[in-house]
Amino acid sequence: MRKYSRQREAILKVLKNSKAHPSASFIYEEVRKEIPNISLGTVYRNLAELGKSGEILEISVGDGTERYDGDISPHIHFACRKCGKIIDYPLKNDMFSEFATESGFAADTTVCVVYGLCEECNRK
Amino acid sequence: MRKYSRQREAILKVLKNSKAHPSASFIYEEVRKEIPNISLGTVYRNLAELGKSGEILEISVGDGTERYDGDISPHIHFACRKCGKIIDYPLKNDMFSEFATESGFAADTTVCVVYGLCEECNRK
DNA sequence: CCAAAAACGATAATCATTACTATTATTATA
DNA sequence: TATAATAATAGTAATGATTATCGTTTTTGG
Repeated sequence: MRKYSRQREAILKVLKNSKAHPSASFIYEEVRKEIPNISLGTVYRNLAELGKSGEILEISVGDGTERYDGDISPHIHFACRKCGKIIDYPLKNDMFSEFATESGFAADTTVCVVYGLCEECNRK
Repeated sequence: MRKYSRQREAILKVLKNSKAHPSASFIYEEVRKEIPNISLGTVYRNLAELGKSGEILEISVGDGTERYDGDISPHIHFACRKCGKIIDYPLKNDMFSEFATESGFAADTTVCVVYGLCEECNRK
C-alpha cells in the first residue's frame, strides 16, 4: 500500500508544471530548492513508481538519459537532433490502443518519438 | 569518407536476418561466431554509425539496454512488460512523419513503442 | 500512543556505453 | 604494384546514469 510522501508530491509537481521533459538530475535540482536534503535515489525511486502507476511517462530519446513527462494525454514527441528540444504534438484520439487491440495486445502506455530537426534548427 | 569493413557488414547482416530487436551485446555474441576477435566497442561504434546513416533503427524500451532494428519500413513496436518481447506492427504509411511535416518539423526517423502485455502473457 | 510497513538519505555497486591509443585494413593515386 | 593518407579495429580504461543496500525516519491504521 502506497504511503504519502512530501518528496513524491514535490517531484510530481515539478513534472506537472514543466513542458520540457526533464531528466532525473534536473528534477533533483528543482526539488532541492524546496527539499534541500532530498536524495537522488529518492528521485529515481519515485519516478519509477510514478511511471509504473501511469501518472507520468518515461521517455527515452537515446541521448543517454531518461526523460520524464507529466503530461499523460495522447500525444507524440518531436525530438530535435541538433538542439535536443522535445516538442509535444497532441493527438485527437489514441490510435495506438486501436492498433494494439486489433492485434490482441493489451496496451497501457505509448511513447512515440519522431526524430529530426525543429523548424528553427532546420533553417540554419 | 566511409570505408568498407567486414565487421560492419557482419553486424548489418545479423540485424537484417533478425526480427528480435537484439541488444548490442547479443549482436556482439552473434558476430563473434564469424569474427571471434571482434571488439564490443567496434559493435557499438558501427551500430551508432548505421543508426546515423538511417540503415537501422535504435529503439529504447526503457529496460536499460538499447535495442536495434534492421527493419526500417514504417512500423510500430508492441513491447511486453512481462516477457520483454517486442512485436512489430506494420503501418501502411508513416503517419507520424506526416504530422511532423505539418508542424514544420523535418522528420527523418520515427520510433514508436506501445507498452503493455502480449496476448500470451495477458492470458496468464 | 504503538507497531507494521513504507519511504527516506547516504553511499556503494553495477553495468551499459564511450573514450583512448597503438595497430591494421582500406582506398585512391602514382 | 607500391605508397601514402586515413578510416577502422582490438583491447582496455574511464565514464556516468541508474540501482541496490541499509540503518533511520515517516506514515498510517488500530
